Amino acid sequence: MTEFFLTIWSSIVATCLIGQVFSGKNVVSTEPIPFRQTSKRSQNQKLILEAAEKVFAEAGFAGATTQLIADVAGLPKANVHYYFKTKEEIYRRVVYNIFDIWMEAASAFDTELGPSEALCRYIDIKMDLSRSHPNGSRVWAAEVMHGAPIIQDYLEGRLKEWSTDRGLHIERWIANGEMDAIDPAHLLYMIWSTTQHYADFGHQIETLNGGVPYTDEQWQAAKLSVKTIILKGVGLSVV
Amino acid sequence: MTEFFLTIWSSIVATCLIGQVFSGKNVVSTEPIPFRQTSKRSQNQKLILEAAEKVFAEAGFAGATTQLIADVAGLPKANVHYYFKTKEEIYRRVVYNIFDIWMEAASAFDTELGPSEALCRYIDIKMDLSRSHPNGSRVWAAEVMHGAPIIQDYLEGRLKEWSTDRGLHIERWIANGEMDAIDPAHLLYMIWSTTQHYADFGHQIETLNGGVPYTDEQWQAAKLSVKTIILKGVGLSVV
DNA sequence: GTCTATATTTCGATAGAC
DNA sequence: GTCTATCGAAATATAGAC
Repeated sequence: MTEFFLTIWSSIVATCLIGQVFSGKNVVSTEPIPFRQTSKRSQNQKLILEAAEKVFAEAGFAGATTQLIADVAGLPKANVHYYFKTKEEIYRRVVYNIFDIWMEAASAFDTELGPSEALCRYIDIKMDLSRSHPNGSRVWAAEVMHGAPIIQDYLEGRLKEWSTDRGLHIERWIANGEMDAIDPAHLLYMIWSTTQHYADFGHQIETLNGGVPYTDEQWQAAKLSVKTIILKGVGLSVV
Repeated sequence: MTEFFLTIWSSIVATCLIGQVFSGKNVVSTEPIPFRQTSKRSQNQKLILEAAEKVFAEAGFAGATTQLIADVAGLPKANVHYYFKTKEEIYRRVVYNIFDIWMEAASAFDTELGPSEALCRYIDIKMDLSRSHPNGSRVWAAEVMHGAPIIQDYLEGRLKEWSTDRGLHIERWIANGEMDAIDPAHLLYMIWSTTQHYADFGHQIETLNGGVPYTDEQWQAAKLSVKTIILKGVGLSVV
């Protein structure tokens, strides 16, 4: 199976080798230039983190080698260890990045809007993230499946608070007769699982789609199907 | 993180050490006893495969060591290699086992029954499997997320045929006015993702449940919630 | 069939020249 | 800040005694 992965990666490496740019001018090399150095530092760190997200998603934490991350990033392996002391440090950064993106999307579940619009917007954003950040979703899924060794605190903290808060609003909607009486937790789980499925199981969906990725139209249809079924399922309708 | 996993495993190993039984009587050791030997062989193989499913689910393919599988199975590492030539061979067997179980459950989607009963039974069985075989579900999820290096043929073959067949029946129900007009593929994806979420993300659900696993009553409530929302969502009702 | 000892490979991480 | 060479640890797999 190792050979299989290497076959896959060689093409990714080739792809990544294209985007390299030269931003430095000719300057006296002995003179320290703090801003440019910081810029290059954050630039390389970003390269490494983007590569790492892809490699962790495809190979898992243990299967991801620093050599592979370096190849995908287009840097020598030693440079990766120059910017990040350990592989675990890279992994932590990747996982935290995804969590931040998701929590920002979670704020789109705006309970001021009323149930139909709040749920529609949240599902739309979650589906958009599954398309734009599929590898982030996969890394998150693997992290949770392995017992959340890194983000357990986040689960018990911010995620639990957010879920409790949104659950209370849903129960208020139910009490007001605005939607069906269902357990808010299971509604949230259904939204999370269904939307993230299009990222985590994207390979299976692509296979059942004849081996080709979804077109823009198919993504629109998927979003509408998900919203239609879930909203009608709780006594609402798509807005 | 390696240390984290080892901490987890030591408790599992201890648990597994309990169930050992002695089935052999005192017999002449030089005499070959085909049936008993075959029995012991398949017995140990079963021990290893059960341990491997757990280890692969928690640590991933690369993170799962044969030493750990041996410890969880309660056997010396060399014995594991005596029964299975390579780690990949163990992994293949684990993945195939899960696929067989799932395909058997898939036959519960009996289109002779009519839409409501067929969907209800299928969702019920998928939820039961998420509870009884959570680690199998996780191994499958990881396999697909990593590009299905082992079961790509199965995806393109039996799974695609099954999905196409059931999709045609759903479209017939729609044409007969028995349920809402929705894309069958997205309905199937919703059923798969939602039911498997209770296995794959079981750790997250447990955390949001106050750190304790679901009780029997909570599982029943979860099954009912999933069935209620999905069936109403496509114009049906739980039977 | 079981189990100890080990061969071989691979990977994470670092030293040190430039 | 970059990169070659390499150390040390860990893992797969096997050899060979029992």
